[in-house]
Amino acid sequence: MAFTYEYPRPSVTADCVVFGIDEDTLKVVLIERPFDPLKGWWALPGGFVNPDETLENAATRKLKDDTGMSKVFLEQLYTFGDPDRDPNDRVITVAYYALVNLSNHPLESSSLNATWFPVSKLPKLAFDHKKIIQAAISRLRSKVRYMPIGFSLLPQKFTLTQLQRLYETVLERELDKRNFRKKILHMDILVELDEYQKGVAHRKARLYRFDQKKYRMKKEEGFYFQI
Amino acid sequence: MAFTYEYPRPSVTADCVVFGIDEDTLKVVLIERPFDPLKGWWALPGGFVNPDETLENAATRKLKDDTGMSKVFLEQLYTFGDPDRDPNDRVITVAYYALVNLSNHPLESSSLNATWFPVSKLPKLAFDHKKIIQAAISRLRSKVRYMPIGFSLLPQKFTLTQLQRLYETVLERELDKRNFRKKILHMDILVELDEYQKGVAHRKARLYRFDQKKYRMKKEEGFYFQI
DNA sequence: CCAAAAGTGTTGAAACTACACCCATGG
DNA sequence: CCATGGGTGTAGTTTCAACACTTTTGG
Repeated sequence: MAFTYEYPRPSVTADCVVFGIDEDTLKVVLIERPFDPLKGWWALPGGFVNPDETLENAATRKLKDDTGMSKVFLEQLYTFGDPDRDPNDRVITVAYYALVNLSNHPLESSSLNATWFPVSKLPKLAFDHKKIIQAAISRLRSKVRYMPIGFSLLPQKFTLTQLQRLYETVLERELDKRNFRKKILHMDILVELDEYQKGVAHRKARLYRFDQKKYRMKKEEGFYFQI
Repeated sequence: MAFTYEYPRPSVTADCVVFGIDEDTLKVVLIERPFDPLKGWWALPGGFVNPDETLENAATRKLKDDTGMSKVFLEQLYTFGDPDRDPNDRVITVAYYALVNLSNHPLESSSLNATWFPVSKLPKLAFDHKKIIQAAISRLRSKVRYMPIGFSLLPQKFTLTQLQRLYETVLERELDKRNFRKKILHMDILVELDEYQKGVAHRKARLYRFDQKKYRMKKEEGFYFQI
């Protein structure tokens, strides 16, 4: 490079809060830290940003390395940089949150111990990672209501009940079945498939998928998603 | 410190997008860069984060130094870190946006040339600052609709017409006077003062102020602000 | 035939949109 | 007395919440 700025430099990391839904429970992925400091503590997947990669790239790369997941919904959350958040050194972390369909993304714990934890039963966490997860939950709760991002937590083909449960889980309140169905179907952003639920001991529910293209078109025309 | 991490470190800066409204026009503060690189170009107020200060602190401090403003609404916007956003070096910037009542916060250009620019008539900007401003505008537009932050752009005591103009300016669409008044007054978060507009050549409008305390109480009870 | 979840309509209340005229003031 | 913006109400439409029974299927 031509020159570098003369100023003390912090370390910069990218961390990921990965959300999944498992049996109507909201969960996040944590790993057991393989290195000091705080070796053996539970922490968010993440690590240092390389000099030549974007922040989002660093997040994606660490997610892949630490958990084996790729091609997931990922969005920047917030940047945490309090001077004492890591007692060893000045570390600024750019936090991302990801939404995955938990059953399609089994954890490949290469060598790291990566595990899904219910957000209501988190272990003791390294650094300010608890605070980061709280911020991610709060963001998820508000964003899921006015952007159609919840679908990333489901399989491509899903039933309306699965979709309703998802919102109930994330928003932590019950929704009326008939009103929910009326509302979501009336938006006209789901495709009704000629396929049905399998392997259940009761009437099979119809499957739907989210129509990304249609949603974008409607959005262009001023449509606002809202649960 | 006990130890430092062995990893290449980027520079980290905090930049501010300061919004104000002047004669029904949305404006931002820009400064003429006093140093190389890009000396003389227009850019956002901001600068390097000190080793012992929070990110928000850095933003507040630079805002004060560069423009003389203090005690303003300030919130983290987004972190911009593409490897080539500054061609000289790897610089990650944590961007903040601020809302100020422009007439109460005259620019004190200590030595820097700080100036208000309408967002629709920005000059050529340094680095990716144009992109940062666009992101800030987009955030302001959506946030102003569901959080009562717009009041920060007005004097403490304001008329309902001023408030309406503010929303019209930020949202870039006209609102119906009667419906707007009904809606905002029905929220019951404004205090009707026994004071009136001064120095106008027509009927004087009543002044109101935003009741922060009442808003917080109502929010606790499940109230959602919405324009 | 039983258990379990799927699927489906209506009604009253609340909120939203569109819309036009009189009032108070200063010059 | 006139120009300027301040201030106000209603009616039709749409959206929202509350609520219960029948259908399908597998075991």
